[in-house]
Amino acid sequence: MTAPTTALPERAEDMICFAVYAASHAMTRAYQPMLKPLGLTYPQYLVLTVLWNEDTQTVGALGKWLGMESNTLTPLLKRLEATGHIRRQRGKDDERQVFISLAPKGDALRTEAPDITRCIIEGAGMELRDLERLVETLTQLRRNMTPKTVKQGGKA
Amino acid sequence: MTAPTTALPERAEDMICFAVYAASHAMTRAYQPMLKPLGLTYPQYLVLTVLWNEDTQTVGALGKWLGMESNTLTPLLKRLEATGHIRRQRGKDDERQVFISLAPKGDALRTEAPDITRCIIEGAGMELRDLERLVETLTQLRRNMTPKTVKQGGKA
DNA sequence: TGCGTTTATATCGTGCACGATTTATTCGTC
DNA sequence: GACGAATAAATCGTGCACGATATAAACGCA
Repeated sequence: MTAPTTALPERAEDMICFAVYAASHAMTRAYQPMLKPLGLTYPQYLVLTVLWNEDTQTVGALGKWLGMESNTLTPLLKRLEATGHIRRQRGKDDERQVFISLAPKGDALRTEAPDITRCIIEGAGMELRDLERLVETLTQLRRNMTPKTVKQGGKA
Repeated sequence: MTAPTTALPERAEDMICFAVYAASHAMTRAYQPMLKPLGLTYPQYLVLTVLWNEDTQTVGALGKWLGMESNTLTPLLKRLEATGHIRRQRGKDDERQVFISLAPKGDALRTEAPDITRCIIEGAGMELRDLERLVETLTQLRRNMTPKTVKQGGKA
């Protein structure tokens, strides 16, 4: 199917948008059975993952990592607070900011992560090396396609 | 396995779930400014793309391509029908099925596709060869992670 | 013919994604 | 100190994603 590289893809299944879209949903579905027993949705799990990586961040900083804005995060975070996974507290220094930090319940789930990750990697059915390359390529793609620069210097 | 590749990714940004998730949303956002003038959402555009590829398919067949079920597709298709892009009609042979086909308005948009695709590929900032490889990898990933087999023999 | 099973869509409820707008706080400049 | 611009979250409305369930047509088989 790979003839000249100058041609645009014509068949639907050859398009990047399709591939990324379908892979993303397949991913979400693969996580579901493991997350449901923990009482987490996939986006909620992603938020916790960021917090396990670095606790106590503002809503905006979290959003930078995930490519979400407050309109998506705020309700999601309120649900995570309601289920006791995180805490939300206004900044004392700057009252506009809201700092998100792990509550004990959310912190405890950290121990589940490696098993989940292992399970997903196994289910992916690919060499770790290939997955790493994939992650790199996707990250580059995201960076290129994001107008304002994803930037991750943190909140400083 | 070789020593260095045995380690699981620990940092959030190294995880596939993150990369795929963020890339998918970045993709959606990149399409928005081109789709909005056409009055289409991104999922709606994907549906049309499938139809441009092969007109007149059942809801189920469309769902196979996109990895969606009727609970997602039915309302989406009704909107596409309401905006005059497609037609929905019950199968005469089997009244359970609903056949989706392009209405003139939806068919006409076909001519816009190449420009949009070109624009996205340009924005991706990657070699076509690399994009092709990425699509291939993602498709494989999707296939591996989908329990029931994605199937692509077509409905015939 | 009748009836249980399977199959194709549709409906419902919850949660996410996002553009547009709002509210509240801080900053810059005078 | 006052005030408009900038910034951080929150709110609102629409559409998508999906589990669970419903509806209804087609099928299998006694």
